[in-house]
Amino acid sequence: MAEKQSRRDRAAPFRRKAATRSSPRPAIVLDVLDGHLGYFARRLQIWVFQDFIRTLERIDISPAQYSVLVVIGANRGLSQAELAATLGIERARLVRLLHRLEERGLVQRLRSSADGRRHALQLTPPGRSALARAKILAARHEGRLIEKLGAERHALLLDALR
Amino acid sequence: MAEKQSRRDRAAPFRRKAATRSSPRPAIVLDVLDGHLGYFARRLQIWVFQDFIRTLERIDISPAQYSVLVVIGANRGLSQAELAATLGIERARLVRLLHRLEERGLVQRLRSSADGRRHALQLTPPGRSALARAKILAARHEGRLIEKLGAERHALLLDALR
DNA sequence: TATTGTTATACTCTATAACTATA
DNA sequence: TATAGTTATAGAGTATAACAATA
Repeated sequence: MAEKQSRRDRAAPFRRKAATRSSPRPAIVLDVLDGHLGYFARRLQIWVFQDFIRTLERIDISPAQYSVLVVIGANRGLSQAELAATLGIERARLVRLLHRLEERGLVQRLRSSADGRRHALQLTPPGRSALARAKILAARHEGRLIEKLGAERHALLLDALR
Repeated sequence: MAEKQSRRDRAAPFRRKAATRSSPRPAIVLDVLDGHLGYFARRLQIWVFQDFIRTLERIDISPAQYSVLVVIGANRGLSQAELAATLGIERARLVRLLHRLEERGLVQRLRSSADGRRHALQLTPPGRSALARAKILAARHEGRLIEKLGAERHALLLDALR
């Protein structure tokens, strides 16, 4: 309550500087956030996803849909539970995700005769060609990341995260 | 449709192996996902946030709330627009976020007399002590990350991401 | 009993658009 | 006219719980 008087000689000079300096941002300090891996992981994830989304929106494939198509494509016949566990997606969410991909004719759910509870997942022919197109765009996106991060840092991050 | 007959000799052996092997997971391959930085950034972010959330849930502070409190605490008087830009949060979302923190008596929004449109943000005394407690817990969380990742990899990641 | 897929619910987050009051 | 804060809305993601069919 006692600080009410001193507040305005803080924000105002920052904004005046912003107009005359090369950096448009005021000098805001992150404090302890600068030591938190989670903070930077989130920022990186958002930054990368934004480029990915923009790159694949022309074929209407989201990051989650892409990961689902890739894993089904490389592991034909796997179950929804296995797919969910592999990608760290909730089983319940995967249901709707697959529903839409099935409606679009990209994925098939086949009853497993060995275990009546399971669905064996596989791509349809259109699903395979959609995935092929998606992979090309995704590779272009990854190339852009390499450009912006530098090849060494990109490789270093990928290696450290794996 | 022609693949219906061959699907079961794919998933079934995986599951049988899972019971006898040391690894409980079937050998599912990630394919091109293994080369995508975004995929690993997302997995890292989820993994880190889960530990962070569990660590700070006892004081009912979410990751987003924590980052807001930290930045306000270190930049008293900044505006909502500045805060939103700094953290990469939507201005619209920040409104509700601050609303809750204000209701809990942790944050104050003061009208800037220099610019009637802006709110000068600052922590209340309870807000400052809540932040102090949160920082202690957050440091404990970060220590756990360092334990699990190894100090070198943690430092390397932090450095590469900054 | 346990597991697979499913439905339902609630809450958070993201992305917009539009409104108000101030500048 | 532009900006700061706000409200509203729609969609995605997350976290649960409960259910039917099957094991």
